[in-house]
Amino acid sequence: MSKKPSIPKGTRDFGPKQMVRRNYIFSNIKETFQKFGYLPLETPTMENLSTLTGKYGDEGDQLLFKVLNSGDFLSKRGKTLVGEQELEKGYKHVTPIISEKGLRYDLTVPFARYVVMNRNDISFPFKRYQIQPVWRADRPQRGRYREFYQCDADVVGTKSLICEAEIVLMITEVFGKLGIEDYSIKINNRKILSGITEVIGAKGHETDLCVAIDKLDKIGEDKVLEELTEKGFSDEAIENLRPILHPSGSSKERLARMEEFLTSSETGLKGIEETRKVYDYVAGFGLENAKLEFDMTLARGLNYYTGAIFEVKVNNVSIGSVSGGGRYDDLTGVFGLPDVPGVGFSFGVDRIYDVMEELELFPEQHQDSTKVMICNFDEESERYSLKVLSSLRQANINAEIYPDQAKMKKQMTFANNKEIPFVLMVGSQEMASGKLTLKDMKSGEQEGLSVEELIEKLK
RNA sequence: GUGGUUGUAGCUCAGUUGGUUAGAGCGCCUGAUUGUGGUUCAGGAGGUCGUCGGUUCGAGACCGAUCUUCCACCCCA
Repeated sequence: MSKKPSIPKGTRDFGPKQMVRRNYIFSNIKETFQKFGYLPLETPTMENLSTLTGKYGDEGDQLLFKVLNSGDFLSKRGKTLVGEQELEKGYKHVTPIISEKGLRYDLTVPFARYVVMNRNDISFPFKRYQIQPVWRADRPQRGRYREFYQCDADVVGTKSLICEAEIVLMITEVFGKLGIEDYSIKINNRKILSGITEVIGAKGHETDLCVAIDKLDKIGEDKVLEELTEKGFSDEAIENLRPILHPSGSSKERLARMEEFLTSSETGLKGIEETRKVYDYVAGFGLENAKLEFDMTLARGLNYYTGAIFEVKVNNVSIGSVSGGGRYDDLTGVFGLPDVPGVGFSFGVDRIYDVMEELELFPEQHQDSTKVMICNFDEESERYSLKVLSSLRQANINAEIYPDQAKMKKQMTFANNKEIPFVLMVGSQEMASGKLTLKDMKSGEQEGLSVEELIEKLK
């Protein structure tokens, strides 16, 4: 026997049952995006490595899947593919020689690339959504795959905070439709985070602060402060930080307290103002009960964010965030088009799927599958049945015939396993009378119907 | 990337200090029922024990490597 086939680490097949459920999530998200004026876009699976590298930080670059150059790349460089000097410099210097392309790591950077390449044809503000898989050479875990889908919606060419508010609305709508109730949309602002570093006298160390603060609820205050000391924060700075480490009260109260703390930082106050405005807009849309929480400990890794940042977590489910995003002032700058501000966010469908499965939120759905199966007795009945089958399909009824003249038992078992609700029997009696026998597989009841009656019943 | 964990029938799992022919439940196939599934009864098929190598008279069990799974960290959707 040949070797058992397998698929690469961190990838998955999606069977028909899973696909029905995934499509259910996809279509809800698409519908919502389109309702808010976003239009679809697709970009290639592969991008040039020059497009991808340097956009996600060192960690991100490590996680890029690279595509080996095709053809006889050996001959292009003469007999020596890689010189000894290059080898000594390490793999980072060797990879560009044998690989020029990589699999996309997210949808935002390819989008920025698209905007720059098509700047003359795009009328701004430009809203697009994009639902495609992305790849990361991460170590897989629950809710963490090497190939997974992102559903991004971004708008570029406007600084309006209405966009931020609309993101909150879209998240609320999608989760509402999917039946996820216990979740929170956390919002923070990069400007607030840099304000904090200014106030405590550690300007320029935003990233370290973010990473440490992010773990507050996980490892506790002491360990966080310890980590900050390790990263070179002064005792004074840490002492200054202490008062704001324990957020309590409503988002409004937290914002007020943070405003007080940030009085000496212009940037910080700007962040507060922006966050307030997002709240105002959300309220302006009439959404009173948005699950929006201001959380100054929220810090997202991607370093292109400059304004609001979002993250959505489902409560009481041990899975990471299911959605996230933020504002970036200059994502297209690296591609030579400065001053195009934008906001975007993304749904992690694979995680939403896992969450919904755990919470048993998928509705029973069979409308995609066959509604009626015709039993195949013999050649005469088969010929007769094909006409019936065509009539059913013309009436938009999902129908199929069992393709082989197998035993009844086998055909019934097949229908049962496929959860086909009705089975139609066309034998000699039926052909003689014109009344076909329809069996309801759930109740087991049977009745004789003409083709017209049949269509009427199954419609 | 660091540390740990897992792998036995299609699925969920047993398998004693290393010892003859590796088991169960569910599923699958056949028949009781030659035009009736989901219930019942009777019978049957299916395993190079993840892969490769080693120790041993003898390995599913011990050792090494590798792949895979899951977990913690890192990071993230």
